[in-house]
Amino acid sequence: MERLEVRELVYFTAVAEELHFGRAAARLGMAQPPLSRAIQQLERRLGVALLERGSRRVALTEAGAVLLRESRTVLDAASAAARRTRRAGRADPRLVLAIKPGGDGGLLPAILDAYQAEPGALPVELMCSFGEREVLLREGRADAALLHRPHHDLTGLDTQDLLTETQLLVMPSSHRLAGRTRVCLNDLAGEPLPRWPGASEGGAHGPEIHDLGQLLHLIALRRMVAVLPSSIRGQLRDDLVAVPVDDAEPTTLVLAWPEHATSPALAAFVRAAAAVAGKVTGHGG
Amino acid sequence: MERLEVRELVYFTAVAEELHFGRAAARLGMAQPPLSRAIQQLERRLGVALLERGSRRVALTEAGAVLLRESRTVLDAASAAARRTRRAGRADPRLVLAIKPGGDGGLLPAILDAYQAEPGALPVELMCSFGEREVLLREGRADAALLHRPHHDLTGLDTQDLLTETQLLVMPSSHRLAGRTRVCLNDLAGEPLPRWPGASEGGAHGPEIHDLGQLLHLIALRRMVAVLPSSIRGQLRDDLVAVPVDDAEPTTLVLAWPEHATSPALAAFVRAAAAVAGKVTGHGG
DNA sequence: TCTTTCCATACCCGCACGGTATCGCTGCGC
DNA sequence: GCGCAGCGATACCGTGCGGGTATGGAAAGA
Repeated sequence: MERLEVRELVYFTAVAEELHFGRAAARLGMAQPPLSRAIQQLERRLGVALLERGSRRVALTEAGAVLLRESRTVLDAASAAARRTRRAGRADPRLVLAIKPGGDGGLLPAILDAYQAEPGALPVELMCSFGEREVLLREGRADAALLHRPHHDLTGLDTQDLLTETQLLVMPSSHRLAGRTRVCLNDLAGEPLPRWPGASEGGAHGPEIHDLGQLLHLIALRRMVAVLPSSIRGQLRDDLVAVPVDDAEPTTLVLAWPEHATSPALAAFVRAAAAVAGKVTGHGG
Repeated sequence: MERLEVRELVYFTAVAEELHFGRAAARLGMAQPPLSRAIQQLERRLGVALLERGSRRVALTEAGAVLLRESRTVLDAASAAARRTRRAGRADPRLVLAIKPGGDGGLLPAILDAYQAEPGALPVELMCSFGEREVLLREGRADAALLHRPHHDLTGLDTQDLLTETQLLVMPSSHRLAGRTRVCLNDLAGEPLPRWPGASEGGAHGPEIHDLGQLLHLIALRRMVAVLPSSIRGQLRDDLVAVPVDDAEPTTLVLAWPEHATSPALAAFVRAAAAVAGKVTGHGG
């Protein structure tokens, strides 16, 4: 079985994305002819046509589309491998936890304390990032992340549930719904909702949200409202009110890490987090 | 950022598994010196020591252990990519479904019929394999597989639940428990249980099971008993009896496929299977 | 038909990969 | 304690392949 090389996958990905050999070659910092040859050779070795070379346009074949998707996972895995190996070899081992400021449900201090009490606990480095935390995990930049189910895509990650919360509508006190004791999703028709980085949903406009303070500020300025987990209550400004959204799916705070991770430090952290979560929800350690 | 090449990962994996440069080189069909150099170069580029060269022994460093695990996922992804691409490019497109004979809960005929009624349905090729079906999926040899939760490790796979069943203890009619109307797991202490391929649990002895007929035969011969999903009832021989195991976790038959799969043929198959499963369990389509 | 565009082909070069020979260290046996 | 054997590292060399430049050739637009 002929071996598939990373270099070939990088080349193919460039061409498949650009659908143009010249531009792809430029992007790769090389000349066009060797790129053409590399792709031909790849096709020969796979015994499959990957591209349809029309006179004036290049298109992906069915097999090419498959390889493009597969290539991305291979390349992601490869760079994650490099990063994780490098981090494992660092002289100062640390556990990198990706969090969203304000998105920890108030559990984080207790979890960190519990973890530091574990034998062999490493220093924990917090990586604050409002969006893209799952990407940090998949890229091997972080060891674990606090995410929300079902908001985040958790495929390929192992998880530990920490806290399930109902959701609140957060709005300025002058908002038309501010007097209600409860709302439902239908009440929100036409309301401007925040645009989260990474999620390119239609219907949401305005600036991307990168920071909780920014979001609350924009809400106070009546530029938008937001549906947030109820643990947000402790961080609200005076000029904002929050009421339960009856039919919003409950959101679960989960600790997530790359599947197959074996580091004992991570295992200890998961144990600590599970213990803290168990106490909060009353199930005991 | 220096790029990590597949060839280097293959080399490193060989050395890390053999813990011996000479044997690794032999396994790779090459001489030892270039292998040594390649590993050194890999370490230099990563800036990390991967192996501890003792005078007489080679050992993995912490980072080396990480890279070994990561390498395996990268190499698996790469060969799966090649296989999936090749299969997508075949002139005769088919959908390959990995099944275990007798492990379909009786749903398979209906699912196949329902699928063939879908527009654009492909011929379905059944790949019978008693164990290792999940590996077939991960290796890209099959498009989908019928698996059992929680028996199989489903991380990295997307799934559709089909059928949840209680489990039965299957034994010869002369067995000491054959008269019982129900048993619990404690009753099975000391009973010889089948050794499934792939699962190397302690406590189970005797030949590996590769085939349902073989298993039932061995049970009839009083060589072992087995805990199986209740849909097995229809396939029992006269000389075997089955009684419910009260505290055995229910087992769910799931249709599983590689995450990120986008093939419309697979999507149609999942739809068909879900519809059939919905009818059986009474939830409607 | 002439031009432009863009991929393929032809040809050349340098390097890095792989091979052989050998060194150097270390642990073991006599 | 000396020699030997095992094993990884180093030295050196040849060649195949990855990449570059120049050019061909087909097709679409003017």
